[in-house]
Amino acid sequence: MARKHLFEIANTDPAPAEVQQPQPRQLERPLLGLNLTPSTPVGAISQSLEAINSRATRAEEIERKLSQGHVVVELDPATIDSAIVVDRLGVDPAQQDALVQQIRENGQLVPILVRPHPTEAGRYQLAYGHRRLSAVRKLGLQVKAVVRELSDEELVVSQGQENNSRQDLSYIERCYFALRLEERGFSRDVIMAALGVDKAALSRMIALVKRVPADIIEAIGSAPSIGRQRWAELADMLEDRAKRGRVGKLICDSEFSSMSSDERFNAVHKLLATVKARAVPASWTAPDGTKPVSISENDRRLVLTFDKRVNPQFGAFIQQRLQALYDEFRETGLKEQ
DNA sequence: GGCTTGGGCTCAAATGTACA
DNA sequence: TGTACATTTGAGCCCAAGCC
Repeated sequence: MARKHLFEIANTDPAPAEVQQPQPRQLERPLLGLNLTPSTPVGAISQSLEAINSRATRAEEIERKLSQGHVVVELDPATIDSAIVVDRLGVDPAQQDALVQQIRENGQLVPILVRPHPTEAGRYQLAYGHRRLSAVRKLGLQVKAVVRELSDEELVVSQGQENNSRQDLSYIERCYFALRLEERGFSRDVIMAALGVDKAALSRMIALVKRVPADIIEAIGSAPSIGRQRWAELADMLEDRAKRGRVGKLICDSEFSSMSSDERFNAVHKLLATVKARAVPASWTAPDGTKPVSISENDRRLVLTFDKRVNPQFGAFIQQRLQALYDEFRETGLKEQ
């Protein structure tokens, strides 16, 4: 888990408060900062050498930790490019505003993870923490980051595992992320590791997201409360081209875009479904005005509920007469179908 | 062999319902 | 109103069969 890594960093380096200002890919090793000033007294030379050795050792240690991602550094957000594979279907503006407010009040408590850009010196690529990066950008601050040398595979696995650890990607976002990783040529093993799913689940996720038109997914958004089953139902219903057309009209509606993502999903689902409304219990009103029986019905059963508070004996009375009632029913000719 | 698909089982969390 | 229980929902895991 990527977040675990951060805690590991804290454990291995209990005082990472030393926030550095690194030059990315420091080939010239400026952290050494060796300023050799000649001095004549032997004692002074000795002290200087000790100081130099100490600083050099310390600088090497910092560089080592930096390359291993063991030090939190501050970076200019403008030098950080987005992740190589986008994993989200948009961000809830309210949540993002809350994060901006939180960082404004408390500072950025959790660093993001980046790697040195593989082709552009002085730039970085984001592994995870894009919401924090976006918030810090909005506030015009430097972003606290952990810099690590990561392969493409390590980058997407870190990205996926960070999302898994927080469980903040919805099911459809995970499907979309899986598809994008596959389109970029990552192996199934890497995608499985990134998402923390087995091959069967991954296969289903990719198959599902391919069945739902991208414009509909993007119009609905992340739908955080909607899982595999309901997206699968939606995909089934969207097999009908005519229904797709109806959805197309719906998602262009201004009222639709004002809904939450879950509500948008439900609106589309409701439009497509052969609505089987939940049975609303009805009451039978006796001539004396009381309601001793409530009736609920669906396509499988009809249920009569006798309210003992209204009439304690009526239910037992009907129960005793079931045989007679059934016989009478048979005689009417309305036999079971 | 790698991948897909379907089905069954299990578990956890959320939600609904009945009851004291 | 709080609690216990039942139901629903979402998801993971495993297995088997079929496809390419």
